[in-house]
Amino acid sequence: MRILVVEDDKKIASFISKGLKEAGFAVDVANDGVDGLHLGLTEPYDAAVVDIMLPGLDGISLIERLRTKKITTPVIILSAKRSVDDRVKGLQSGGDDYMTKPFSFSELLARIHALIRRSTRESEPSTLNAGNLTIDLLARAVKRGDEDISLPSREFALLEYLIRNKGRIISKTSILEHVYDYSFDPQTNVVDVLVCRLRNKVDKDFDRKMIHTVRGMGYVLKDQE
Amino acid sequence: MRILVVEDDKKIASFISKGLKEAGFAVDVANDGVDGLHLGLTEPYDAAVVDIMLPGLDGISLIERLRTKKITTPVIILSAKRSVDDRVKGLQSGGDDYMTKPFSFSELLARIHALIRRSTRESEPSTLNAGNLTIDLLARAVKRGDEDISLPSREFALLEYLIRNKGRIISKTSILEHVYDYSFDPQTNVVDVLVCRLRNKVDKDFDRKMIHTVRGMGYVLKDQE
DNA sequence: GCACATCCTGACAGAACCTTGACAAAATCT
DNA sequence: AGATTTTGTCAAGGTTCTGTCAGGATGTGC
Repeated sequence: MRILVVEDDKKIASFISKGLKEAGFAVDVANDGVDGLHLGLTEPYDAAVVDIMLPGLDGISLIERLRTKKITTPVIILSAKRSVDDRVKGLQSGGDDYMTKPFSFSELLARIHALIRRSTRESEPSTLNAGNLTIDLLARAVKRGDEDISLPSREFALLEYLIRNKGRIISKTSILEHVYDYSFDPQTNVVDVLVCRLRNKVDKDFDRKMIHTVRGMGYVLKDQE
Repeated sequence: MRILVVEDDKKIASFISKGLKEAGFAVDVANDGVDGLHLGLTEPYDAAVVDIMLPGLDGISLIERLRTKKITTPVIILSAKRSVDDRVKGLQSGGDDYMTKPFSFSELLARIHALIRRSTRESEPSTLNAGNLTIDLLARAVKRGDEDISLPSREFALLEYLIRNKGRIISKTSILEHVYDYSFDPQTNVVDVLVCRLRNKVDKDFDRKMIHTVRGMGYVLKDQE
């Protein structure tokens, strides 16, 4: 676990760095904002502790720059100011937590642990994908390439079922069983219609078709061509 | 664990003190601000419960004096005033939590435990954010971008719940469980109305909508587009 | 090419679902 | 106490889903 500490007060910096090392982290210290930004952009950290008042580049701007470069490392802001307003400002710039000086080291450590725990849990993928198609089970969101696709629940359920069985041929009967709760023939072409609707949203605007029909058998979702 | 209680109403003071003793704390009671300050400055407490309205020295000034003397003992403010303004004032003076009278003893106890826990090890951030939305749990303040948003308690509770679960779909049932205390279907559309009201304040004036409805499933709060 | 089975797709209507404004009761503030 | 805000309920109205159907398209075997 690597942690970046950006703090200009040498005493505080070494106090933090020493404590974190004892706790088993690998620690890099930057004494001003520019160094901090550089390290943050080039090295992969699991968390960062950033003072607000810094020579050169202040902490808030530093975090904003990191965020615009899509670096989502969790950041704890260190500040002497304890007003609600400053806290809010800090968090809006993209900080994940805010601590006021003076602080107890054990609290800092606890917060770092909490942040790392949270960020690793959040990145845990609850998503399925096939080719350039991705579905997020939690948010019920579907993406193909960069395109967001919104699907009603039946169609989503079908797509989920197809993706879970990508490459395999799925018969209409088993679609009926899994996507509907029928275990009988509804005497209508519900499934055909459903597939058609899904196709319109997932395949229509793309060259690479993913949903293929196997005549007399059912449908397949194919990963690649 | 030692706790200081500063409260001039003898009945309330003994009520709190008795309860805390039963819960295993060592309790000192001061009946006015001056006594309280003196005890606070000379004895090492793990937490303090301070009434605002006090003869001699009021609660806010008491806390401020403690803080200027670098005493960081977590303090719970007790007050009859429940407006956001008073809350903020209390928290800005250095209080860590704010409770309005009348209060349930079990809540007080829970908050004391939480505070002690926070100041020693496991700490929960007092503010949450998602995108450019920030909420401060203690001050009950909400900001979107630079805009201050004031929310009534139900709406605040809902927003907090959504933010804690950002990216996840939240069903109406679980909103009922967490935001209301229902564990049954109220047979009305309370939740829908609540969401609508929250949206009017949080999403209406902004292009980027954050609260999305997932038909037949519930609602999601999405971080980014 | 023909007959047939199978599949696709647009239209439609009912159902399910969601949104929103109004109102009154309750809670809260001054 | 009186004014204001919050909150639950309700009903009207709108939107989106979804099953059904029917005609057309496509594939299959002969």
